[in-house]
Amino acid sequence: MGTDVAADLHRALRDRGQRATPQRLMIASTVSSLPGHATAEQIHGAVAERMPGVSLPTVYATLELLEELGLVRRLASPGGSAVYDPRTDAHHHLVCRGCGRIADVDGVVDDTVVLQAARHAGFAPDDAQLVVRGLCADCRAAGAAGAA
Amino acid sequence: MGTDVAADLHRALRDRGQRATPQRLMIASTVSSLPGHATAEQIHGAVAERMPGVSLPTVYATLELLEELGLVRRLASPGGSAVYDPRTDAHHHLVCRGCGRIADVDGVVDDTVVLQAARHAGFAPDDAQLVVRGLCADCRAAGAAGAA
DNA sequence: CTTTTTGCAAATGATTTGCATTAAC
DNA sequence: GTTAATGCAAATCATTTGCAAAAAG
Repeated sequence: MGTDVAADLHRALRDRGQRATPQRLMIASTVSSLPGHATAEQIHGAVAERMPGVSLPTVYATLELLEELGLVRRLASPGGSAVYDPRTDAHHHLVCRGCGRIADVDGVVDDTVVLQAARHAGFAPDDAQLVVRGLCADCRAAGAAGAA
Repeated sequence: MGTDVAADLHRALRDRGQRATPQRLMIASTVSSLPGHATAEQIHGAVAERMPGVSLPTVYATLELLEELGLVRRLASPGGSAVYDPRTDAHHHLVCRGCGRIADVDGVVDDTVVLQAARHAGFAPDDAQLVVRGLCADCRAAGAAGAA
């Protein structure tokens, strides 16, 4: 169990005394089927394909709800709109300083020292992710071409 | 050498054929003397104390310039305005999900596996920082009080 | 039936842009 | 003198809010 996002959401909503509307279920299933990160506007577009008429404010509200429930992760994108990540397991991010795109990376990071320091400062950590800044393959290619 | 921000900036600007205006030098020295992170608006306020009349657009433009030069780091703050970090050495961040504040933490992180994976994907890393999400001491106290 | 959620339209707030004037070099 | 940088006012864009109508439980 736990594989069907719509069912998970339905259950979670009932527990909180909130309503399982078709919009919410559709937005949740759309987000979880995303190939990668997407902006609220992109998600709105994808949802509209299967359920026209869903409003952007509803998409925003639902994404906020999904984030509270831990079903999506919102990533603040520097100089752009926020993107939502359907992956909720531990993983890390590559942020391209050229195009701004954010890609996932996997791998184990030893963060015990930093987490310890965080707790020592009175901070209660939920999770930690590594954010790697640099240039993606595309932008490297574009840059090399331009520099020639 | 390398300690005086204004001098550093002056040199960097000359190398790029750009102009060392008093506004830029003042913004740079203000930013580097910040006790911690600050928004563009806060920086504008701090600059205005010593040099009235400096405009917010100039502050934004200069912060962008300083970021390009690696003298400041811009952090996307979730659900708020961006903050600028005067520390350019390797360190990590605690992001409070309660109040949104961002604090620095020090400590060594073993990120070799992830950096290797990044390079393998064609990504050229500049630097990596750990972003720890959780609750800061203040918000934990407020939450405990509210939950009683 | 009652209360939440929706969709719409308008508001908000950070950041950027266009342009004439001013100041670096 | 030339060209880049400034300040101002207005534009832009993502995100949020107020509210009446619709729908969930």
